[in-house]
Amino acid sequence: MLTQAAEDYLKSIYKLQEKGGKVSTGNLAEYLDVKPASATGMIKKLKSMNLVSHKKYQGVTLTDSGEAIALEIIRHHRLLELYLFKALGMPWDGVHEEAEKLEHVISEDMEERMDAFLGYPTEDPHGSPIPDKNGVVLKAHSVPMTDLHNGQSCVVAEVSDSDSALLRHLGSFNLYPGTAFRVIEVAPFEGPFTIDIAGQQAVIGREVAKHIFVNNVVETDNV
Amino acid sequence: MLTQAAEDYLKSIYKLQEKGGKVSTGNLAEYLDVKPASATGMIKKLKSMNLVSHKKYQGVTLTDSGEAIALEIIRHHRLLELYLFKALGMPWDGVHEEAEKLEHVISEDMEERMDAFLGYPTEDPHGSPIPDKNGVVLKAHSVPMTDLHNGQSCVVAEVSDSDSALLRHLGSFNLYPGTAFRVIEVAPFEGPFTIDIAGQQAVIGREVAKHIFVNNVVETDNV
DNA sequence: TATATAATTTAGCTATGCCTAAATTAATTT
DNA sequence: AAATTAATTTAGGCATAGCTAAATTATATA
Repeated sequence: MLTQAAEDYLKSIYKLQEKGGKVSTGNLAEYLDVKPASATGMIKKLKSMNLVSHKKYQGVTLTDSGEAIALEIIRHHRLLELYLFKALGMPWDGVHEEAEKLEHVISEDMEERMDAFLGYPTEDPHGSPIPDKNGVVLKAHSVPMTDLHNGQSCVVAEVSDSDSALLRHLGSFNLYPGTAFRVIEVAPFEGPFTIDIAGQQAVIGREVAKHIFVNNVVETDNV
Repeated sequence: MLTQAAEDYLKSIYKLQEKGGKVSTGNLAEYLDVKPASATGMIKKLKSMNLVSHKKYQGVTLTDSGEAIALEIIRHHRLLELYLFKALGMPWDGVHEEAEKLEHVISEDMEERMDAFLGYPTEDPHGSPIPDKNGVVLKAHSVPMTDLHNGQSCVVAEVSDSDSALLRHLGSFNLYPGTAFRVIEVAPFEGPFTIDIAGQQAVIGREVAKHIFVNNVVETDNV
C-alpha cells in the first residue's frame, strides 16, 4: 500500500500532465503547496517504485502503473463526490474537501457499493468524468467559456471543483453542469461575459469563465 | 488536530478503562499490537497535551478532554458501522474494518448527515451504544452469555465487533442483536451451551459465548 | 561567449511513531 | 530481607515527509 502523500503526488502529476503537458518539479511543488526540494524527494521515491519516469532537470511522467494508481484515486474521489452529493445531500461546494480525505482510505468493496448505488455513473457533480474500474476515462471535448463569442449558446459541461467559494458563486447563478446559457455580450479588452441563463442575466468575469467548460456550442443570433 | 495514532490510543484507553478498570502500559500496548516502549512514548505525548493522567508505573486514565475525544471517535466509528450496514448494505462482519479507517477522517458535517439519515440511532449493528453529540452514552445493563443457566431465555444485546470470523459464525445462527434464544443445556465442566433459536438448535462454545451479551433474562422451564 | 538568473537537486535538520536493547522500578518468591 | 521475575521506562535507531540553505545545472541576457 502506498502512503497518502505518494498517492497525492501521483494524482497531481496526472492532473498536471493532463492539462499542461510537461510536469516540472516546481509545477508539482506549487500545485501541492510544498517546497521544490520536497517534491524532488518524493519523485525519487516514486521513481524507485517504478511509478514515474524522471531525468534530472527534465520533468516527471507517470509510468503505466503510476497512471493506473492515479486513476484509481481519481475514481475514488469522483465517486465519493457524487455519492456524498446524492446520498447524503452535501452541497456541491463541500464534497471536494471531504472526498479529498476519504479517497485514500475506502476499500474496493465500498467503491463498488457506491458505484452500484449511483447506477454506474460517468460524471461527478462538477461534470468531471469518473474513470471506470479499468481506468478508462471518457475524455470530454468541451471548450473553456473564454472561447465563446457574442450570440453563442451552449451547455455547461464541467467546472473546477477545488475552489468552494467559486462553486457557491456559480451555484448562485444556477451554473451547474447541464445548464444551458447564451452569451449576450463579451465586453472588449478581455472584459467580462454577460450571459442569459433561462431568462436571467448574469455577468461572469474572465477569471471565473476560465474555470467553466462548455459544449454544444451553437450560433443563435437572438432568442 | 490529533494524529490518527493519538486518536487510536485515546479510543483504546477508553475501551480498556470501560471493562478492566486500571489500564497499564502493557495492556494498552497489547491491545494496540505495539511494543510497551511505544505505548510509553505516546502516553507521554498525550500527557503533555493534558489528555491523559499518568504516574510512572501506575497506569493511565483519560482526562475529561481526553475522554471527550475518545467518545467522539467512538461515535464516528459506530455511526459509520450502522451507516455502511444500512445505506450501503455492507455485511455486518465487514463494517468494523472500514469504519476503523473512516472514523479518523470524516467531518462533523458528514457525521451529522449520517446521523440524520439513520434517524438519530442509539446502537450500531453489533448492539453497541452510539454516544450522542455531547458524548452521552446509554450504558447497557446486559450480562455475558456465560452467566446463563439451563432453561433461561434472553435476547441478544451486544456482540464484539472486531473479529469478523466470529461475526460470520454468529450470523450463521442468526445471532444478531434483538434475536431471542433459550438455553437448553449448559454442559458441565465449563462446557458449551446448547441453545434454541426460533426452533433451531445451536451449540455455542465458551469462547464464543464470552463475546455475546444478553438482556431480558427470564426463567422458562420449557417452551 | 561570459555572466546573471532561474530551476532543480543535494545535504542536513525536524517531528511523528514505530522499533530493539538496556536500565530501572515494582512485585513475588524463597 | 535478598534475590528473582515481571513490568515499565529510557536511550538510541529507522522510515516518512516535510523544511531551509547551499550547490549544481539549465536557460536567458548582455
